Amino acid sequence: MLHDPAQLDRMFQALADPARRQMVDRLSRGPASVSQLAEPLAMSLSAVIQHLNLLEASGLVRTQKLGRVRTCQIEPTALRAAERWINERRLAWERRLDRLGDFLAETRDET
Amino acid sequence: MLHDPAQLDRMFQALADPARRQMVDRLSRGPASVSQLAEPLAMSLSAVIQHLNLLEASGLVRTQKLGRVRTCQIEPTALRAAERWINERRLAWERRLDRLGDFLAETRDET
DNA sequence: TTAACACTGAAGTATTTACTTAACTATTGC
DNA sequence: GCAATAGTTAAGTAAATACTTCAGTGTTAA
Repeated sequence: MLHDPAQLDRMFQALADPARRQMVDRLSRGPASVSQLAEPLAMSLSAVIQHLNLLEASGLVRTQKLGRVRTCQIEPTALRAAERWINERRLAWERRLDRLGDFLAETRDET
Repeated sequence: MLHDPAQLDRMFQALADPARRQMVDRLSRGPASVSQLAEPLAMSLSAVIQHLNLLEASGLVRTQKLGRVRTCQIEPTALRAAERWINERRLAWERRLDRLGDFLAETRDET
């Protein structure tokens, strides 16, 4: 389910917004409540909750409510999935470059 | 300039679209012309070019025109910047978890 | 020289996104 | 109980996005 393309879609979509990345950044330093997440952001609490719901739907953040406070934390496995997608493409490209370099070197030797 | 927040913005924004990710994926297997990029996509050439321009503006893709064909290739350093952003947050979280684990272990020992 | 090719740009449109405000629910502390 | 706290939901709006079509431009090959 981590390779579900729709999930990957939602993840990259979620990371596309600066406010949401700021929220992820905040959460990378430890769990936080909704109002704590909202505090540094120049928007209404309501807007923050909408962003948070997106983050949760994307799998990047997990939340649980105890009493009246919703505590949020990062889901590192989801982050790893996004990281992996990028890494695989970059490595594919770089391996290709390496092979090309080898080929050119061999070709030069054969003159 | 790889840490320019506006550039990071454009990069994650660029990766948010499935069609653009498909283009990056194609390019990870080697350079391609605009029409080659467009071929598997169910949209007009014009739309593909608009996506491509976004990818180029984000720094993820570099293109050069020779005669009438524009050849596109991946810019791995840009990909690495996105990868890094995610990685740093994930590691911060995981290091925090480790420290917490150590603390709990020590606390248990002290009983 | 002309026809096909590869791509580009402008303009328009439908949809999605990122908010806002306002009214509301559930918890907690006094 | 009552007020403050923490969060939620719905509805509306302005701007951004992802396309489309169409009318081009420059390049190549016959």
